[in-house]
Amino acid sequence: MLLDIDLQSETPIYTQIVHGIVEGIARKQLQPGEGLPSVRSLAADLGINLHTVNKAYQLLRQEGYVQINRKQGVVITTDAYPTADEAYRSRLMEQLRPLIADAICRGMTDKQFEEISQAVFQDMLPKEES
Amino acid sequence: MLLDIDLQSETPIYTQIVHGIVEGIARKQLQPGEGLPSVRSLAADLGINLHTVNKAYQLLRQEGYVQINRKQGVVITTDAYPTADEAYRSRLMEQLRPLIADAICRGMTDKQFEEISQAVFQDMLPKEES
Amino acid sequence: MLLDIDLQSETPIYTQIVHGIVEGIARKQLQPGEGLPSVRSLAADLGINLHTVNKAYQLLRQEGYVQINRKQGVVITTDAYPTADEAYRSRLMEQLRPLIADAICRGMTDKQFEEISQAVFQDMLPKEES
Amino acid sequence: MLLDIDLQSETPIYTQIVHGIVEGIARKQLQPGEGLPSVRSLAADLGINLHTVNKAYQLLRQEGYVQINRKQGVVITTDAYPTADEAYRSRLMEQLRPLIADAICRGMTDKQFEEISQAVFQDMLPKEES
DNA sequence: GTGGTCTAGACCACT
DNA sequence: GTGGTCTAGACCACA
Repeated sequence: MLLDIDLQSETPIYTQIVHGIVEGIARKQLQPGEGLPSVRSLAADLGINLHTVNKAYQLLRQEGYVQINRKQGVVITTDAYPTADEAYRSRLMEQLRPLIADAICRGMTDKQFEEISQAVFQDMLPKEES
Repeated sequence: MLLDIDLQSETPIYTQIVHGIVEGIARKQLQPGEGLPSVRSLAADLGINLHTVNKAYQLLRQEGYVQINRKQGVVITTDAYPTADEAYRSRLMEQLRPLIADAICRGMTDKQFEEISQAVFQDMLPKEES
Repeated sequence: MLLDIDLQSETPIYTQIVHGIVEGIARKQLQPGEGLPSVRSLAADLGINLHTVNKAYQLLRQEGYVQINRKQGVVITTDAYPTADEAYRSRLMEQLRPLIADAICRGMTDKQFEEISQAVFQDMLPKEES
Repeated sequence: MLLDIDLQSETPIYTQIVHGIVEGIARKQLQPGEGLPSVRSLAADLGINLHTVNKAYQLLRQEGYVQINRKQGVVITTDAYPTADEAYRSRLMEQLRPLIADAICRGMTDKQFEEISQAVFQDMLPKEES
């Protein structure tokens, strides 16, 4: 589990954990059915509070990324996986809007913005082969 | 000044103001050199406290979007406008990363993500001509 | 924490706090990694409002002197410390210019000005050993 | 009169005027006995308010740099010129302290600080010959 | 308990 | 009238 937490960052630690795990799933480093470390062990690894890890796991569960069983602990969802439904798309657009407005003000074209997006996509996808 | 503020939103009010003004600049509805309402009047218009507006203006000043001078109050920056330099690009990539990771997990391809971005771009740019 | 604040001074209180802490760092009385009192406790100590302290801390953060994280509160920066880069030097020259112009008008030579500077330097540096 | 006023600056305009005139005296571009432009004309030249210029002149008078007569208007002081007395020196030290504390934190030595001061001195003094 | 956000109201410096 | 500063007190997110 390669989660690098930045305590200086203004993004809450639990959000950083969520991002890290979602990114791990995107990179296929975390496979459906795979178990995540227990709340206790992850908290110990990262040197942070139990509650913080727990909150991150609860959020991942709410979004459908993990399932939490008493026996197996926290496991990457195998079925009922999050989808790109309409609600998600409009939410994504809301999140993109301020970023794109900023980009436009700085003189970026849609092509240049696409290049940036592509770069991030490329950085994510081919990691599977490594 | 068409700023629609959602007092219930979890995004801070001052952030919503910043986003709204940046978006106004992107849409060319706010031109360089144009003055913004005073902290007091905008606060009264929005029904919020003047300190909240002031914080938004200070943030816009730090990012280079507006200049605050003693004569005219707050004005959209004319020179030394924010640029798409390397620091900005890496910051943008950091902001895009969790969004794109999420999109990948939901089975979106880069093409589909581009479509969404394009839609937001289109929503921004041509407003000037309308 | 030996900050002596003059509430009557025309220099804002938060500026006095910033100066005092920077001076404490210069004197090595405050070491990198060391924690500063919380906004609330320092405000109570100084008999001022917590917002005033907060503003001072935010300024110190912007200048790179302290880091604010959610665990330990406010801490003197350990890495990425402020440097004497070109931007700083030109800013310093701008600040010195009116002081030196005034000094010249009063008949001071560069040597005499150096003596004053040296005196201030001496007052700062050797405090560590005492 | 080459006063360049920066409306964006956080230093008050009247302070900028004071600094500019004191600097002019230091550079010997303004000689004792020489008259300054009237409040009205300077205000018109700079495109600022009468009160602002007046406040600057009053400050210069208080500090002993100019004399104000009804007939001659504002004139650079010929006698009773400001001196580098003890009060001035301690005031100067107070002004230098935060600058030097900052410089020390950024790793500057007293020698390097002297170089900067020298540069400013040199920039002031030899202008007379041009 | 920490800092972050917001409110309400006040005084002052500047123009 | 403008923004800058400061106060007092409140609620919330975070850890």
